[in-house]
Amino acid sequence: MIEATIYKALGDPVRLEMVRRLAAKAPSTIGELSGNLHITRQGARKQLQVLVDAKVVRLEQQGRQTLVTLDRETLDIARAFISGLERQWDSRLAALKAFVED
Amino acid sequence: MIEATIYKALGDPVRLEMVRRLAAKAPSTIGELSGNLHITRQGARKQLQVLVDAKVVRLEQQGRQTLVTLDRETLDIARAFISGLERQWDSRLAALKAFVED
DNA sequence: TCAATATGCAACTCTTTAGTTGCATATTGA
DNA sequence: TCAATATGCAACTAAAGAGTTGCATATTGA
Repeated sequence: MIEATIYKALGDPVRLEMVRRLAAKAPSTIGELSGNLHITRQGARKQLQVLVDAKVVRLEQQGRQTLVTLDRETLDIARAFISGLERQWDSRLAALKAFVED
Repeated sequence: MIEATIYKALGDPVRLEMVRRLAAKAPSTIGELSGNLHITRQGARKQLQVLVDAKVVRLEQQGRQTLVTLDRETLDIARAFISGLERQWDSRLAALKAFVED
């Protein structure tokens, strides 16, 4: 279940904040993403790597800095999985309702 | 960021499997959810509690067994957050495209 | 009424994760 | 060309997490 890896990556306040920043401004540099998180640069870098490993974000070297962008496809997978659960859930509820009303 | 807690709860194969089972058949008993996961009943129970704490599922005592159901509202929060990220992302891309084409 | 069923709680081990410090290196603008 | 900038890597500590074993307890159907 690849989705578990994605949710795990999103399941941390620091990493989720990075993702929010990227949705608002991408590409950002690693430096930009690492600031104002109340942890050290190296701590932030490790968190960023979790997002990279889960393919939530991608890195691109550019001279002495590294640009970070969101991976839209991965977000889609995460959203689609939940949507699927909800669809199943809703159709089961509808079936139950029909049964009761019968 | 309440969403981090939800994603964290979903970010584990065992717990995600429980959620899948519940989407397909709810309510289920704790016993049903705990079987065939290659871990002990008590191990499964601890994982289930993580879902309860994140309000992904709800428990309801019924005689000697406990029924488990999905919390549809929590799933909505999780899906809506990702949808929001994607909307932001898309509108930024559109703005960039318009700028370049200008 | 009693054995089987469905569950709970606590203590423990092992692994993973978060965050730190310290040091190294490539790039760039003055 | 050299100091400032932007980054990387490794070793370490402390905390959190996953899973186990062992034992207890309430419920229920025969």
